[in-house]
Amino acid sequence: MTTYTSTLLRLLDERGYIHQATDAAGLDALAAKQVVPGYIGFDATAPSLHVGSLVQIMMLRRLQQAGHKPIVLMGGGTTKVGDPSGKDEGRKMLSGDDIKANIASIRTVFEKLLTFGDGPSDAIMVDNDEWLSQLGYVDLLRDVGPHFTINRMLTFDSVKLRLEREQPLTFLEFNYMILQAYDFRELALRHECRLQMGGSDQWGNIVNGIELTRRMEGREVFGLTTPLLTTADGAKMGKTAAGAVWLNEDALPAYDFWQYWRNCDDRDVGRFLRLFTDLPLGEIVRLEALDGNEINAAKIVLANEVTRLCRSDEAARTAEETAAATFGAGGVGSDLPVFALPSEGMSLIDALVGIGFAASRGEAKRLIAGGGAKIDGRSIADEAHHIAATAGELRISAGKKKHGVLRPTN
RNA sequence: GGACAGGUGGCCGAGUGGUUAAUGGCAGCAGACUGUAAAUCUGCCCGCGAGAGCGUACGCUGGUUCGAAUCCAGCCCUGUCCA
Repeated sequence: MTTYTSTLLRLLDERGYIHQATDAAGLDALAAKQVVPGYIGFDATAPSLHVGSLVQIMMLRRLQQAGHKPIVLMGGGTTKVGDPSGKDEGRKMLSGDDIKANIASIRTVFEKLLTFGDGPSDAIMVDNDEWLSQLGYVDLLRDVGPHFTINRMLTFDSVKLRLEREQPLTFLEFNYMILQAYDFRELALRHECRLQMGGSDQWGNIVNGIELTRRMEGREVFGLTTPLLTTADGAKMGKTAAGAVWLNEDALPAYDFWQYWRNCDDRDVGRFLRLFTDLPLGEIVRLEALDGNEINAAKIVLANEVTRLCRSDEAARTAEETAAATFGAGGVGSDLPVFALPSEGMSLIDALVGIGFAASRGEAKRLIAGGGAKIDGRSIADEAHHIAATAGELRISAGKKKHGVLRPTN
């Protein structure tokens, strides 16, 4: 166990953010004596980031909490080229306007978690399109090319794995690491950036950036990665059956966001509280020690805290109340999805599909056949069941967790 | 440009003329047990249809055949080796 002198590294260390660091002692010394501008790169392919990026966002928040300067690097330039790392062929390249809109949308979440401005430790957001689109191919080859050897590039995991698995690796993709390294050097020049952070899968890219900055500019910069975050049962963070757990409010209702945390694995509670909330460590230690049924209280705290940070106090409160009303009292809460029940009533199948609990009529039928469809808590096994119009609201459920409200139209 | 190997459902991966909507695994959904957890067991897992059934689907386009994911031709894509 290393003991750090800087607030920054102590904070990151005790809350579990550190996986690898290029020169922990050097970074520690630097952070102890000056404000360290540090950056993390984010994708601009969608209008929202999801929970998978939250560790990185929180790390920028910690950076700022420790008195340093967070730089949010948006990969607008790299997105333009189209991220080739997925293997779907027909991936559409995004237009400049789409990318700008995505960046603006993503920024709203960062604004909740970081303080932006012009002060020394205020956060800034930059887009690598600023410099990447200015880059001439020949210039790049001449200035940057000599600092990379193919021999070394081939040793990086991202490349090696693809080659070993005999999967295609395009030249475009191969060049990604060069562009990413270039980003670090640019940020060092433009913003005195000294640190790049990222997921452990970014280690290679980060090291390349450090090398390049040292060779081209003679500057010493640092890198630090977080552990690859998986849930206790080994799944990647942020993906559920329903899709990604988006951070933006308009991409995922607050209630569902809250539920994601409320339903986390027992074993993840402590780790998540450390990483994703600002609760003091002492409090976390107390919460994660809760046993059996009581751990649920800790999960509610987790859900509330994370929802508060990423959404709003209001959102967290409503979600909690809805959950209490729905699961505790067996009633309905204000945050549940609502579907209109016409005056002539409707079939159970249509209701399940309409409210989004089943993707197709066949799926709805299977759900009913399996006994998972309920109206007001009563399981309905009849596929042809017709829901008669009623004066009041009905509670419709699919399984134990998905609940919604059928509201008469008149 | 040439030789060889490949392209199967969300993913991995069987299948080489009919009983194949396509073995198996993973992921997912539901039920039981619980604590809105995990583990375990059971059922489900392309779409439409109340149902018999119909429609789509094994890279693309044609062809052979009563019948093709399976055979043939052309094309596209990927990998390995050669030029």
